[in-house]
Amino acid sequence: MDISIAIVEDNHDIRNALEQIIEMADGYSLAGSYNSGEDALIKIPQIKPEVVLIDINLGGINGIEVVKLLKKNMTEVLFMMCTIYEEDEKIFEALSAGASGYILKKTAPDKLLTAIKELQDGGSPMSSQIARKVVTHFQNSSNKSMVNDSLDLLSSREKEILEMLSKGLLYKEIAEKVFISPQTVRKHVYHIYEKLHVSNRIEAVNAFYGR
Amino acid sequence: MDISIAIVEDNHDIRNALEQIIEMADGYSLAGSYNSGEDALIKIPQIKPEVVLIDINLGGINGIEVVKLLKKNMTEVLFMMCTIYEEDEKIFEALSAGASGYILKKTAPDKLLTAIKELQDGGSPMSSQIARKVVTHFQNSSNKSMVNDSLDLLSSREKEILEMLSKGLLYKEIAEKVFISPQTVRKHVYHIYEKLHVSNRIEAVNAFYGR
DNA sequence: AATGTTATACTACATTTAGGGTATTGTTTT
DNA sequence: AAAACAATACCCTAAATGTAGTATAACATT
Repeated sequence: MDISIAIVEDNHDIRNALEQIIEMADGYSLAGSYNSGEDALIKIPQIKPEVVLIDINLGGINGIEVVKLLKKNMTEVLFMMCTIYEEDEKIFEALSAGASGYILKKTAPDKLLTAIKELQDGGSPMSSQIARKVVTHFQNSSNKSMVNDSLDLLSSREKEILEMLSKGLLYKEIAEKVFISPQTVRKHVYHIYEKLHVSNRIEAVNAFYGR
Repeated sequence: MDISIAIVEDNHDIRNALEQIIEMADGYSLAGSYNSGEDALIKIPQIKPEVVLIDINLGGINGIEVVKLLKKNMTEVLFMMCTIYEEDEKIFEALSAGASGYILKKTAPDKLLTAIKELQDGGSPMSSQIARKVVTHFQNSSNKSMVNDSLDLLSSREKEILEMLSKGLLYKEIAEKVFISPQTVRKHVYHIYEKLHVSNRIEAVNAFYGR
């Protein structure tokens, strides 16, 4: 079966060009083409395409908003942002809105088709430049929540218990989970507080999350 | 100038193959080649290559550890993980360790060279399949820290108190801060729990932080 | 004018915690 | 072998918390 594709693009020439590319290609079929986000919001839920190729800067409501709204009720539909921008902000906004691919408008026709195929095959086509931005963002945010030295002071049992504490479990619930007495849990918690220099659960949990 | 490359790979055949590819290619030069992470840790700081092509599963210390250790003191060096695995865990570990690219060993020679070039040009070469995993991870973690609708249910006073709760303040400390009785604080907290459908501070604070 | 919501504050009771003490067992480290 | 640490578990006490009912004044909505 062909991959059914919808286009959302306000520029007449570009929209026509995209339509042509898809209609002429083997294995791809054009399910719909809209010149505004408003139009897309109404029509796409009806035609249920597999892939939506959508511009970020549309006249009225922007493409990212459209993705956000549509993705909420159509989790299966894959969205590929198609834009002239390569700005960090837009990329992250689009991805968190639910887009899976992010390509530039200057992308050659054959690459565009390949990208759509990859999208459908479970990939996230994007240029390596864009990927780097995502990776950098990923590295920064994973470093933020990184190792807290004082946590190393805790024994592995203590860390285990702190983790359960951080989920809101009571002493006795923890006791049941790890098959020890609540008394022992309390003793462990007592030691955790000493080591972290805190005096209640919340402070301990905040330390655990590195805050 | 050629791009100087170091290889860290314990399998003799694969290492030889990689060496050949790089030595034969125009614009790339082999700066070093090691069959263990331990070796790499000592030699790479001396030869300072621009790009390090490194396997994840080495005999002794694993490739991710090597990247973590080297990246600490050599932030400019670009690391490309080269592996047979496409597992989520390894990808995220490698990226947070400081790798910028992630390619599979089965990658064709010309693609490998292109990937190295892209890496040096500020890209993060990876297959679109791998990119999807990063994107999905990104989406999940950005959704986690997203606005929690249920917080809107709280009155501004309640939110104020929840925020103080989340810092580990006791009822009476909160009471002093906002000049109300501890009893009232408790009542507010009671309502907060009702609205957020939780039954203790930790759970409420987790809801507050959107966890 | 009636209703609903919020902020305030009291009461009462049961449960959960925090801070300490002691002790046994096993495992590292010296 | 001795000392230090980790994990286990008991004791006690006091403080803090969670649950719930009641009440009043202020304000907004209907």
